[in-house]
Amino acid sequence: MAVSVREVAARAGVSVGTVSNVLNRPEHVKPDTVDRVHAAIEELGYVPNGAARQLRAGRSRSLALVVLDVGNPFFTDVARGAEARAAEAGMTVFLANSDESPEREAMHLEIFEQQRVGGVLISPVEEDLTRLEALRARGIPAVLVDREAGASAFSSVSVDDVAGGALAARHLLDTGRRRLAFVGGPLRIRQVSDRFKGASAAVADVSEATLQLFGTDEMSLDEGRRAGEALKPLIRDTGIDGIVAANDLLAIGIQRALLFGPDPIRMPAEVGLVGYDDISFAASAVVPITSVRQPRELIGSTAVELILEAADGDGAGEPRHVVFEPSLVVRASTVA
Amino acid sequence: MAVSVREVAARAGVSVGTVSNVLNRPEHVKPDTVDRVHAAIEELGYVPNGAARQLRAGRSRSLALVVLDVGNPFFTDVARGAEARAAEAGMTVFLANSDESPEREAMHLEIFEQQRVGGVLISPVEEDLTRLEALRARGIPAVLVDREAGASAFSSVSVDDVAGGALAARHLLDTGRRRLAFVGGPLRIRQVSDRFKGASAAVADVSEATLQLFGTDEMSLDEGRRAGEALKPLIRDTGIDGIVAANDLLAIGIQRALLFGPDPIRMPAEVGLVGYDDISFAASAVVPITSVRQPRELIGSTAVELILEAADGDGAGEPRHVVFEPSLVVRASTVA
DNA sequence: CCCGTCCGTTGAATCGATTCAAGCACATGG
DNA sequence: CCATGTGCTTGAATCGATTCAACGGACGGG
Repeated sequence: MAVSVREVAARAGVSVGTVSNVLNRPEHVKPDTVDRVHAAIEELGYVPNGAARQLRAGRSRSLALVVLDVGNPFFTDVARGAEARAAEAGMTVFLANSDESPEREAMHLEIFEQQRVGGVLISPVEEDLTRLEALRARGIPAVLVDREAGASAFSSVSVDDVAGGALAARHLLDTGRRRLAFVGGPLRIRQVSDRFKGASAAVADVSEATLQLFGTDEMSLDEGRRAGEALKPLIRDTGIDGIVAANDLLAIGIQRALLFGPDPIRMPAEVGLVGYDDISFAASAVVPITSVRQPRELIGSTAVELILEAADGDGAGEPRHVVFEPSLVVRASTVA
Repeated sequence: MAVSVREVAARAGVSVGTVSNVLNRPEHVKPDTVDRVHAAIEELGYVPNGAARQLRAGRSRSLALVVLDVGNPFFTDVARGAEARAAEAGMTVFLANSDESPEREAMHLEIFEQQRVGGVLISPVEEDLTRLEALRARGIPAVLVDREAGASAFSSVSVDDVAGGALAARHLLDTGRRRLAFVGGPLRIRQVSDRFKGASAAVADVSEATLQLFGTDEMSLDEGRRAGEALKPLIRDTGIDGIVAANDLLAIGIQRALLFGPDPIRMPAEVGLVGYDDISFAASAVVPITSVRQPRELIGSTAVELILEAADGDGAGEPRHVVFEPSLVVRASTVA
């Protein structure tokens, strides 16, 4: 059960130091010694103990990615991108889910701090970053994902959510709609408030256009359906003709509520719908949904890139802020 | 940067052993000593080093969950259930994605072995379990998730996929269909072959009923669409009137291919469609999809339960096999 | 007043890999 | 033949938390 360097060393007839060198700097060791050690490793089924290695190194070869919602395909794609880039650098990514709860987020950060991970990629639940600053003080760099961190000293990778919100609203306005609704929440989530801000700005540019906010507790299919039910009478009564949803899950839920049940609403004839994230389900929806696309995997890989920089620079280097531009994918939910 | 038990001990005017006791067995320490130590911890911002703790303990307080596809909501729900149960036991779950690739699976297992995780919950890509047996030999228990392991010495949590496949096919037969198609693959994935087996058995019970297999390379929306395109002419030409999809992603893709484009097919009038997993998107599909439901979160929490048992029993205890029964959720894709 | 308990506390030993100053053997040059 | 390298290898020290045999002091019983 306990196969350690010591056993391997004994078996190969060398010292523990040599075994370690074979593992980490084989070029400093005579070739046939290397072979003998490898043979011993093979025979004993030796697997290095990561904990010991890490204890000595003071830092682990793994990164943590804390996302707001693993159920959201957007984040799993970001994770995919991060994993791929990390693998190139010989590191692994642990995925954790905060479920938009500050407590769960704190719990995960606590554990990662104990594990002394090499870095934390996080899409924070709240504005407050003191927790992350404490981490950095302890030598663990962090990079904010999907959230710009202008003022703070953290690097960040984000997509311009204000531009994205504007893109969505402008498209509805361009296709002749004037009474818009924005569905999303809670507003304390930066992405939501930014998208709303962008949509507001776009609406403000067009005279007679209005934008009404419908808050939600979370961004899920169910909440979308609930919002859709609430919107249904308003579309006929108050003439709402365009809806911007803060993400695609909401949009899909909204669509379902509008198109089914008694007295269905025609889309895009009576109302146009724009989602956000362009998850694959958006293209396969009842009426395929126009959506704002973000370069998901690129976000993940870039985040890893930045954290590697931050780790190399001993935390000294200037923080970098990478901002990607969103794009609009037009589908049948807004144009015939 | 280096705040260790030693500093805390010095600050509080006690020995390192006492600090450790305060952390792990506070009831053995005099209350006001506990307070002094806590104060020192607070002042110094001490966070225990997980690597050191783990090195000593020989095992970490974390579990690994290796799934076939993080993009599939089925698995994220299983993960949620596992996380919740693990949290109760004071453990964390690291989520890893094998993407149905044996190489990626092996890579993850390798890393988890090095990390000496407390246990591995895995939905294996292939039948071959020698890799897991090597893990167990090293003292790391494993539990198979979503896969029965009758003969082997591993505990498992699964859903009776044969019964599920039969449930799906029988429902189509009960609603009058006779020429069925099964879409899914690759067949080396046990879930797929079991579901197919169940469907075959159900079909064999009814005279004149037939079942045709359509293999896929993976279980994704895109592969579903491809299969749907291939099925389209066959429905009109050879009279296929019922489709069993090996999971909901495939089903959604199939549906999309059938309902759109030139010459759409009416559902459920011309063809009935049954999916598998009952992910939330299935209920929100163009025509809501009848699907075989599995108790997803329960699967995750039960798996953690079993691994805790296995870990306690020093690997000695008998392996347990928990098999849940699937149920059918009937929607508009099969009945008017 | 002495002895045995019990409670709280101590600190050296331990886990396993890495590091690095020191050592060894052999070769090369003067 | 000695001095100086050069190329490999050695093994004790180290990382930080936990464990456990041992210890000191207080207390009660005899």
